Amino acid sequence: MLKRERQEYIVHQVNLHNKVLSNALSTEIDVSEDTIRRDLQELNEKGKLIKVHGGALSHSFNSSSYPSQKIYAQNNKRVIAEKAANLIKDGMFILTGGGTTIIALARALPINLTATFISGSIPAIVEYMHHPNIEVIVIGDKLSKNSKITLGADALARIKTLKPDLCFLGINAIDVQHGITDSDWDVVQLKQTMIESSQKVICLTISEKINTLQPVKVCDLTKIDILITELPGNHPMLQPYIDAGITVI
Amino acid sequence: MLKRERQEYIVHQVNLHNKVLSNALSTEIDVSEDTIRRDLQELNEKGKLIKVHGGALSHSFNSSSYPSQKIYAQNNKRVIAEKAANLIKDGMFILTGGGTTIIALARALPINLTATFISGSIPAIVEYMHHPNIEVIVIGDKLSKNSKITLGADALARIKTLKPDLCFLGINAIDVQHGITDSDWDVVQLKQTMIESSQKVICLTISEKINTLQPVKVCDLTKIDILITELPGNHPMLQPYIDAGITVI
DNA sequence: GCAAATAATGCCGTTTTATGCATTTTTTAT
DNA sequence: ATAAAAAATGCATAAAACGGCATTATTTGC
Repeated sequence: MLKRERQEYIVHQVNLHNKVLSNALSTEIDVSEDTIRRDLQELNEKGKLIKVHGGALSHSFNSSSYPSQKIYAQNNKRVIAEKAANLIKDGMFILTGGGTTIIALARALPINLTATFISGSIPAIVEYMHHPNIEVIVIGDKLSKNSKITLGADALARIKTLKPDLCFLGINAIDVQHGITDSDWDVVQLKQTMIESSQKVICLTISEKINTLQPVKVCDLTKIDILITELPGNHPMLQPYIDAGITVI
Repeated sequence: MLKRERQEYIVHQVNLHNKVLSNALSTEIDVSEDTIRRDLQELNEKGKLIKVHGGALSHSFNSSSYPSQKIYAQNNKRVIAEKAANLIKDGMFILTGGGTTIIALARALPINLTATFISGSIPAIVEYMHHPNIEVIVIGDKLSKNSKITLGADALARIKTLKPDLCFLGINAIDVQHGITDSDWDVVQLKQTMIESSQKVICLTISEKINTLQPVKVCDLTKIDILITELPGNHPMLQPYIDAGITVI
C-alpha cells in the first residue's frame, strides 16, 4: 500500500469514527506502529486530525466551538476568578453552581489542574470538559432555560449524597443583616442544598452586589467560609463581613 | 509500444484502479522503471494523475476522499437529520444519545418545536438549549471526555425510570447477522438501556457504516423500529434490513 | 533517401524516502 | 508507586527518485 493511500485511509477512518487507535490501524493495514505514528504525526501537522496518545481524534468533533458569550464586568470577574482558582488544589472535589462568575472561574483554572468538578451548569461543564485532567460529574435534572443549570428534586437528592471539599457559589445579593439572598425560588433551593453538603463554602460576587437584598433568603452569613470580591480583602466595605467571621479575600 | 500509447494505458489503469505501482507497470509494459517514472512525471504535470512515491493515484481518489469527503459526510448527516426531524411531533418525549449525527439532528430541529428532550450528551444539550420551546432533561453522571456524554450507573438508573416516545441513536456499525455493534463497553451499556426503555427506537447512520462490525454487541435488529440513512429507503443495500422487519427511511 | 537534429530510452552512481527495529524516555493506568 | 503502553530517538536497510550520460529511435530538412 502506498504511503499516501494509507494516509488517506487513516483520515477517512478518523472522520468516520471520530477516533482511531494506533494499534488497530497497525494490524488493519499491516504496517508497524512506528509507521502509523509517523503518519499520524504528519497528518497532525497538516491539520487533518488531532494526534493523541495511542491514536488520533477527528478535528471536528473535538474542537467544539461554542460561542463564549460576553460576561458583564469581565475584568472584575477575572480578578475574582483568579483569587478563587488559587484555593483549588490537586485532588479536590469541588461543587460549583452556575452564573457568569462561575464560568469565569472555570476559564481561569490552570490547564493541568487535576481535580473533580461537580456541577449542573451546562456552560460551566463545557469549560471543565476542555481541561484534560478534570473529571466532570454532571448533576442531572430539568434544565432551566434562564440559568442554564439543572434544577429540581433529582439534582437536590444527588447533591445531598456528596461531601465536596469546596463549594463555589456565585451570589446575587449579600447583606450583613439578611445574609445571602436571591430572586429565584428553585435556584435558592439548590444553593441551600449545595451549602449544606459542602465542607467549605466560598461565595463569589462583584462588589456591586455587596450590601444588596433580594426577595428569597438563601442562608445566614454564618454558613459562609470565604467571600471573594474584586476588592482587596482589607477594603472598608468588607469589614462587616470579616467581623461576622468570614474570611474575605 | 509507443510512448503515447503507453501513457494512455497508464492513465487508463489509474482511472480503473485508482492507483498504480511503478514497478508493476514496469514489468507489465516491459520498460524500465525510469521510463515509467518519466511518464508519471509528465502525466502529473498534465494533471492526469497524482504522482506519489512508488506509483500514482487517480485524481478522483484523492479529492473525493480528502477535503470534500468531510463536506460530503456533513451533507449526508444533514439529510439524515432532516429525515429524523420529520418524525418528531409536538409534545413528544424524546431520548437521544451522543455523536455527531445526533448533534446534526439537534441542529435540524425546527426552531419552534415544542417537545421534551432527554440526553446526557453535552453538545446535544447545548443545541437543545437554544430552542425556546424545548424542555431539556439532563441525564447526570460522570462525563466521558471522549464521547462528551454522561456514562455510569446513575445514568442507567435514571433512564430506566423513563418511557420516552422516541429514542434516537447514532450507531457505529450495523450488520444483518450481528445487529448493532459498537466499540466502547460503557457506551454499549448506555445504548442498551436506552433501547430497552423506549417505545420506539430510531437508529441513524451514514451508509458507510452499514454492513460493518465492531467488537461489542449492542442489540439485535429486532429491537430497532426505524433505520435512517442518507440513502433513499429503496436502495438495494438496505433491502436486507427491510426484510428483517425494520422500517427504513 | 540520407544526414543531422531531436526525442526517447536504458543504465548507473548518488541522494532521498519509507519503513522497521532496538533502545530510551514519557505517558498512562492501576 | 509501579508496571505496562506508547512516543521519541537513532540507526540500518531497501526501495525509489534523480540527474547525467550513452545508446537507440524518430523526425526533419534537404
